[in-house]
Amino acid sequence: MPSLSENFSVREPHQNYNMNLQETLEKEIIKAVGQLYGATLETVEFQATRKDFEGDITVVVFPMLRVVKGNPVQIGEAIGSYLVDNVAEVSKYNVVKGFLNLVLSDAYYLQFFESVSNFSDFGKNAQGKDAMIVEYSSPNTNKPLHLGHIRNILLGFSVAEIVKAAGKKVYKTQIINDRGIHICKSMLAWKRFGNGETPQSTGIKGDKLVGNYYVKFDQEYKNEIAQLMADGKTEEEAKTQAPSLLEAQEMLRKWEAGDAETVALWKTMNGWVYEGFEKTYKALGVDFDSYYYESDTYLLGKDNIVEGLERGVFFKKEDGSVWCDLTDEGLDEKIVLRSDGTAVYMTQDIGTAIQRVKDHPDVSGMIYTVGNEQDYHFKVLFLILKKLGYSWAENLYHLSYGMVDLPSGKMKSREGTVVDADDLIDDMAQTAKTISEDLGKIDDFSDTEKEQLYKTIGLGALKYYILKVDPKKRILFNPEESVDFQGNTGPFIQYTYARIQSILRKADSDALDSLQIDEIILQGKEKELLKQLQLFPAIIQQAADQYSPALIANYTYELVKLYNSFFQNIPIFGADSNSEKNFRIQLSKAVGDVIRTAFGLLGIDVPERM
RNA sequence: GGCCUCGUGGCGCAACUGAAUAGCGCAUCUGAUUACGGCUCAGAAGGUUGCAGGUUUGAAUCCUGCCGAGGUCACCA
Repeated sequence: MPSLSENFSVREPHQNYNMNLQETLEKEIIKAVGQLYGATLETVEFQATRKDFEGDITVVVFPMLRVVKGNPVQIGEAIGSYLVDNVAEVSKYNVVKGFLNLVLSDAYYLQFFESVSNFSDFGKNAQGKDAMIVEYSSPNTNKPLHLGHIRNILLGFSVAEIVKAAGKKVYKTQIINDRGIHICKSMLAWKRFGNGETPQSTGIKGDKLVGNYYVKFDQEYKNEIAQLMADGKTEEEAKTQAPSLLEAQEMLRKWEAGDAETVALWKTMNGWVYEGFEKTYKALGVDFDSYYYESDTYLLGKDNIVEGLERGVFFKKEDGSVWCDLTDEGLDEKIVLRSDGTAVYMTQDIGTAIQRVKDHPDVSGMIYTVGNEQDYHFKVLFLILKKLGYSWAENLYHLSYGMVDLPSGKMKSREGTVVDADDLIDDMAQTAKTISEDLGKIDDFSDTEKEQLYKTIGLGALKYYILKVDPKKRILFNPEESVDFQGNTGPFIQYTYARIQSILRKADSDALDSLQIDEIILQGKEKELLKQLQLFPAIIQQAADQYSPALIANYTYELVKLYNSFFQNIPIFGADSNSEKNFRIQLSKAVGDVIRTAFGLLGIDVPERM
């Protein structure tokens, strides 16, 4: 028997589920304050009632004291009793200090539950006309992707999905730095030592192969410096006079002049890198709608500077260089065109931004996923674009994130302490395998199913571990901790999802066809779960506003924890009545659907069994 | 040095717009179960939110100063 003492309400007559209860309450409270005290309230502050107090929604009375003079407790009492009389969904109230706790009726929650018959799209908005560009990844083509890129890629992809769920059209893009001295170095080393090696002939992933030659160049270069210094040159001289470097610079000149052989080699080697990157992106489960290459865009922007110069946005110095004065904004002057008339990084970014909007006319804003070492650059870029008067410039966001540190210390590419992306993905799967085998839960899986599962778990752990942290903060990456099954981890949530699927497989189809939840009384936990589910759309919206996957991750964890404690204490199949059983099965399904949706926004797969 | 970001139990992270007794997971301790120092379960301990002021009925949250960590201050990208 359900304990009646804890409950207060049975099914009430059906009414339409009030999707905007908070709005209704606000209106009513403003009305009440007007009637009772003759005062005009602008807004009402709500918050979720803390666990230790009875109630669902809390009205904070304190702010009202600015308009209404009086004792907060008495005011709370008066408003509470008004609401019970005038708002059907409010069944009881109590006042603690300046907090008016409202108890909502079971019927309200049940109607909410019934009205959202299918939770798999719950919280997602239909796509509107507005589009956003989300840029992420944006690597150089001379070395493979590493852990730092992974944070970038996961953040960018997830934010793109979240913004999409909040109702915007999204173009995922990246700008690839395929041009410059760095790739010439790899090309040179390959020409010298490569013996015609290709990814096909060696079986080495393309980006790795090119990266190896970049390292080889660097070794050679260092040797030459040492040799020159032994011959009596200063370090400075040695660094600028080393034959390898001179040769690489010569190669860059040839490339810029369009030398056929150089350009052909450049295309070939970059092609290898792109193939390699594609594999890594695929392994991570991310994709792009378009690609921009610096070799195409590095000349962009100059026209915009000239135009801005005419309009007085920029000014020219005696030597011919062009600058933007940002001292009004508390910043310095920023160069946008060199004295020889060539572009700088900023010029390119201005031109590329403008170009992108030309390519996608429906775009109203952009999100740049770039590390926090470029905070200043983007601050300046956005200001300049605003000064140039573009409407979309009001809606630019730098999704800035902190470095990833390892327990063994900092990642430094020069010192070879980088964590390679592909290796890491494999390692995570391997760790997942070790842990799963120890637990021995999946002995009936086929080998391919197992392999697939390990990948899902390993990747889920990695993604969740990185995304649950506020992007601005530095991350200390500890692979072992992150593949743990317990606590606030990806696998823990995946595991709960899999368990729910198992429950649903056992459930008879009747239960899944209709709710049939007449005459049921909500247990405390069930109501809490419904409350948590109800929050989901607001969480997505908030995550989109703040560009924060961490919000989704932490919400999902709370939901799962709540579900687990519900699952532990309340029988699902052994319920007292059929409608209770059906309700609990439906509730499980809803939780599963929301987990799947939430993890979809994080780019994490959920396994049906594990 | 100027500017930006961060600082929350031992560790890793939460806390929506300023609100009630600052949450969670690891780790720790106690107990239960147990052919296992494992798994699981119940419970406990652990905090002056870097420091000092200020604003407010109310501050981890906002303001000022200081301390600590990182970043950035190129006619590099």
